[in-house]
Amino acid sequence: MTTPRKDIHNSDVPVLCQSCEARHKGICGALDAEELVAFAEHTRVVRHAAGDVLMYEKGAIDSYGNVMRGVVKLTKTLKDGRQQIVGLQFAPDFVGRLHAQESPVRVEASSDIELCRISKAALQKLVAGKPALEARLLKQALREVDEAREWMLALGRKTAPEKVAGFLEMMASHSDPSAEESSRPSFELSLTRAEIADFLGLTIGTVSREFSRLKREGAIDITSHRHVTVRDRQSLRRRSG
Amino acid sequence: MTTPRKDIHNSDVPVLCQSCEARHKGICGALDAEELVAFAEHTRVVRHAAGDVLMYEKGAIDSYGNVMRGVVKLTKTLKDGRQQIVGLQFAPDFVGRLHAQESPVRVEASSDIELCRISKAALQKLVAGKPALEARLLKQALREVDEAREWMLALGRKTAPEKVAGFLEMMASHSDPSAEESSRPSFELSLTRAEIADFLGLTIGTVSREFSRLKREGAIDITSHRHVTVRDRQSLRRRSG
DNA sequence: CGGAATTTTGAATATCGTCAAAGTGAGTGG
DNA sequence: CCACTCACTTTGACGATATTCAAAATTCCG
Repeated sequence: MTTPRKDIHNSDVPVLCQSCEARHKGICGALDAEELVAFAEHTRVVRHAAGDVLMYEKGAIDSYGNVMRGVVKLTKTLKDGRQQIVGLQFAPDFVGRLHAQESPVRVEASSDIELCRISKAALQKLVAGKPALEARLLKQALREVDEAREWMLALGRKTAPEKVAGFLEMMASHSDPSAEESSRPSFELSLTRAEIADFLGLTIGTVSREFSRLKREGAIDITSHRHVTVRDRQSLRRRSG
Repeated sequence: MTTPRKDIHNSDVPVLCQSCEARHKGICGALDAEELVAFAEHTRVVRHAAGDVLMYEKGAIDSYGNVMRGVVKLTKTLKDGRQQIVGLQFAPDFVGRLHAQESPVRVEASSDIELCRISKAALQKLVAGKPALEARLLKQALREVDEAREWMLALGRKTAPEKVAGFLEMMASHSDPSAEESSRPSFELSLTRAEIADFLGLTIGTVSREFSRLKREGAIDITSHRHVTVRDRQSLRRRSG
């Protein structure tokens, strides 16, 4: 059911939009109920399994989308295969490079995901007629620039222990934004060690060693490889540079 | 002379805008002659010497600007002073973070520069009334995201020799965009070795060693520390990963 | 329960950083 | 115009850090 009902009152919004994060926090926040209905005419919810590639680096862009659920991974690779994760996107982020023929990054589902998809032509037309949409897209782009630059500082100047501690601190604050020093957030890592390595510009061995060290020194607990509990949040913060 | 003449015909543009790169390629390309005149009411050309700080990291943003001449350097630093250059801006780039209270980066004149400056309030008002301006700003932001991600790949995954060769190849293609394999571009580096190191996430020693190696192996010539001639562009490209 | 994938760990090595000393060049003032 | 100074750059020796490669351990999933 991706088609909005046609007999609704103007103040109604499409069923799918009602619980969508993008409706308020994402680009759809720029639209009123009537516009949402028109917009939804062109969208379709699609599911992808973890590992599915949505766009290839230097590949054509034929549609855009909003993340509704799950994590989307943006990567770039060198000719010999060395890879770097250059962005992670969560609901309600907009996916896809506007105003470009080729995607500068590979876009891949990092977990199982749901995307609210819209064709390139439809989105371009809608953006052209609705400056407020462009304003939303600008805000997301500016946020992405900030994130990329913060990350550049880590990639260029932090040591391996600092990178790993900083990564875990980021995951912790994502799971428990309260930032209470005494809180002991516990979470599932959505990334494998290999992905964490590609994220931090390290190798899998170094990442694993640093995880082990943090466990040995009492900053975190690791159960089942994927599940981490932070025992000493302040220690993580101290270590993260 | 920063005030536009008032007695001009509508099709005239302010004197200062006539030779300004931002007029066509920058954000001012979104404005017609009449709007340019109105816009210019709020702008003022300011000069800064190399090293002048325009905005501090986490500092207030009270004005924006367009680069008219020279190079602007964006940096971030860790608490202990380790520094990373996260962006370089040239004419006709827009300078300053929209929609934020604090600047996420330190903004510094890397060479002597000229900026077409506009107050925060004035710009915000102009942007609100002119969606085409927002569209231009979006395009620049998207370009900056692409650049930042390209850079992240280098910072996270390239070796020191690859970083330096890639940097010189970038400088070369900036000086001679023809991309002819046989061309031997020759240029002045606007950055010191220390700045190149902060750009590439290396130390000054490593940068200098790699410069010396490229010279010894015939890929480049170095005269007077700042002046570089590329002798074998293809070699640079091969080395840059 | 069994096999595959992932993760951990160890030993040896390569790479890059640190620190110090010598060299170079641009700008200043005599 | 030259000598001097100061900042920047180069170079070397050494050390720290992260990588590589391989083997063992753990977890995941059927």
